[in-house]
Amino acid sequence: MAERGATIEVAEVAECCPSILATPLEVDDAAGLARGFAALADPVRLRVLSMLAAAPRGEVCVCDFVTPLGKAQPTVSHHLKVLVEAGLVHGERRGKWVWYSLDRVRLAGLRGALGA
Amino acid sequence: MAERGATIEVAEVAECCPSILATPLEVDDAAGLARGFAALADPVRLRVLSMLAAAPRGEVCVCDFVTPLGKAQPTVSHHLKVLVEAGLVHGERRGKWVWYSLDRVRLAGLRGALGA
DNA sequence: TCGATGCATCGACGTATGTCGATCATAGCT
DNA sequence: AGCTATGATCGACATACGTCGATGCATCGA
Repeated sequence: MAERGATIEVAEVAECCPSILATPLEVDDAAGLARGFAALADPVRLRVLSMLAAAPRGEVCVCDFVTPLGKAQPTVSHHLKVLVEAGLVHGERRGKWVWYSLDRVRLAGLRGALGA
Repeated sequence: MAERGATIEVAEVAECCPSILATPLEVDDAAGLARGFAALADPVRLRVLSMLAAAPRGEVCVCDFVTPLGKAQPTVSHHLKVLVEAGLVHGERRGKWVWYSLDRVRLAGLRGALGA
């Protein structure tokens, strides 16, 4: 089911990106946003995102995360999974390596929830 | 122009509010930001913030949080404390009541960490 | 002073999370 | 087929977190 869709349902666009500042959040919207911010609530994952943002081709393979982050490979893999499930990054297997890239749209969505 | 590899214009953000997208985050900056986003990583706290943003006078007293949030008073108090420690809200005692208000500057700071 | 009200703190409980060693699955090479 | 390298999954552990009842601490009115 994990399709890398650049297309979004119309219904989602209508209710796209609930904002904290707009109107009192419904319970469901709050839960969804909280899941997004929870993915950002870890220093290792924030450094992963910033490394992706600063990467020359916009992508970094798992093996290049391990040493700079100073974490064991399973730990790095765990954090990448969390970020993928939050929709903040995407992984693509090419040969032996898996390259991860940043989803700036999703990031902007969370950013938009904090203000205009 | 600076030498030594991939140089981005860091000077502007160096003084304030580290951004994920600017340059690879240092461990300390990442930890600080993570603490901020951790405060946003809970649906109850997000609803608190949105209620404050939508409040007529920009402030809400604790007793007015309990029923809408559907949480016990100690639980509400706990979440407010987390938000205060994150610098996202401020509490002010007036008589028997404590009125909480939103710190939009701090909120904008976290928002800025996710983009321009 | 007494009782009532609003809110914070404490203590305890169940659950979620970060971490890593061990293991497994896949891809590429010889 | 073997062997190696990369990365995901599993299992276990310690810690952090959300929740709420009980309690303490102010403040106000009678």
